Amino acid sequence: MDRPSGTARRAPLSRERVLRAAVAYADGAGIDALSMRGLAQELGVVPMALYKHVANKDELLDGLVDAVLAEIAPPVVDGTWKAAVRERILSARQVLLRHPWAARVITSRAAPTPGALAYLDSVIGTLRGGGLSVDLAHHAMHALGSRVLGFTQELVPTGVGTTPGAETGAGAGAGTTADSGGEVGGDGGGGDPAAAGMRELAARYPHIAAVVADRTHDGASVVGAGCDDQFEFEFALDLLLEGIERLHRQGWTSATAGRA
Amino acid sequence: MDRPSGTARRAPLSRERVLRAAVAYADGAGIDALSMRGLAQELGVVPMALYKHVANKDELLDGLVDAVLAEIAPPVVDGTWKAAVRERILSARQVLLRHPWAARVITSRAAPTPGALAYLDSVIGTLRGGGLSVDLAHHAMHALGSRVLGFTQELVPTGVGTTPGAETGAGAGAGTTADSGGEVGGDGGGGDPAAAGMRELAARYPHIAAVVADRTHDGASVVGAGCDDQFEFEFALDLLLEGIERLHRQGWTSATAGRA
DNA sequence: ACCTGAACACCGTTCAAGT
DNA sequence: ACCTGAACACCGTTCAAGT
Repeated sequence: MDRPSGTARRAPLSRERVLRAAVAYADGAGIDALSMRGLAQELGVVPMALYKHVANKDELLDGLVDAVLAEIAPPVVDGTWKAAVRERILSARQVLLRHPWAARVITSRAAPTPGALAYLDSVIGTLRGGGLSVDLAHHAMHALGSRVLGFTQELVPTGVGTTPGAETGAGAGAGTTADSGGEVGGDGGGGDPAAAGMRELAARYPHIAAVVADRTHDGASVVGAGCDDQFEFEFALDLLLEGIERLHRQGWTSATAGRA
Repeated sequence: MDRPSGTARRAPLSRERVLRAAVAYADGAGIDALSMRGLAQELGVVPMALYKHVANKDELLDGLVDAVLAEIAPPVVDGTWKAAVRERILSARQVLLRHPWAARVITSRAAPTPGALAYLDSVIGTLRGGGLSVDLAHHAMHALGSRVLGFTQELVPTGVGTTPGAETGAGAGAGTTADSGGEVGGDGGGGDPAAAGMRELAARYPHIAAVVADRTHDGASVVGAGCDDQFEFEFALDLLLEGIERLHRQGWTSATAGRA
């Protein structure tokens, strides 16, 4: 009768239970499918019951943000500031990979949540602990931007931030514009449709095609799927961290920068 | 009677007219207020009439994206690749400042639009024209990420990407969490509320407070409002561009990098 | 005092009925 | 063949009526 863990069907609703259910719901069905009514049904409760624990949907989303941010590993204390920040940010990225909807929810918030501020404060603390000036730490945080939260900020949507149902959208959509007058390959059944798409891509976007062709040499097969997200993330992160480290060594200040 | 320009009330609907009206609508009322029904009313037309020119709302949003991207200035042809890319990206940023809703709409698209691909292709072309390898150009685009489209990717929402109604949200929201047990300043009418908020900020987020305090020395007055967005954008952009240039000079390839 | 059903003012989109 | 009103299946949230 009494099962302390698991999904107790009639446990009294609490803000934490509401948030936990909402995270699970978003993980499973996507953030667009998360509605107050649907969440209430999932909890076996009338919609209005939720409003006892969250003021409205915006506050629910704020709660989701902080629930996700709480999963980011605490900072490591030994080693350089650079290694510590690097590791923390890579941890944040893992959290975002677990909750693909989180990036969009975080960016949709009008004001930063308490959890976001706490995380931000902690990262600045690591920079300061490494000897960076307040000035440089400030601009470093701006430069890292949402990357500090694990955001990839892809130019084309692949990986974090992509909606679940759009796996092959980039490849197929590339050559399929509404105004394409004369078809190249046709759909009669002749050649490989992927090869035909590749030909149209090359005609329309030669430089993108060159990149894709270069990538397909080593391993990848499908258009746009050849990018190693983890490598790209670390590439950009290291570009920024090394630039910041260089400025730090040079005793950079915003006053001496090319600010005019 | 016949006024060729301006808002002709009974001009035959066209896809372009629909998109122009939608951009104006979003500019004026915000993207959240843009609905098919509302847009139809704005155009003096029954909702279903729109579906003759856009398949559905998603296609309307795709159209908005390309309409905005078309405003980005064409690339300059003389000078270094670095200067050309820098200028182009700063132009993209100006476009996004004109249409604060655009960043969120662009990131919400499941697949890249034709206009996004064309812009992407063009920027890669500039990098290649400057002598960068396909390999480096590829990773450079990833590193620049959506910044290439003018995205600021702020950690805390100020400027581009912020919804119109949240001007002072960051400052006021910082010290106002739901679980704040004992109030520091109270609201009886005693001290400066800004100073009280600052005191609570300092207690809760000391490193953020230090940054804010450092900023308020030169000019700024309100919490969080002291950041020069343009400076921060160029700071991050130059950090990346200079890092990429350094790799280019060193003959960097992803094979020789610390890829394991 | 607490909880909740019905209602309000919206959505995007389908579909059948009008011309 | 074209256009469009009504309808469908949803939303978040208010509010008054129930216990």
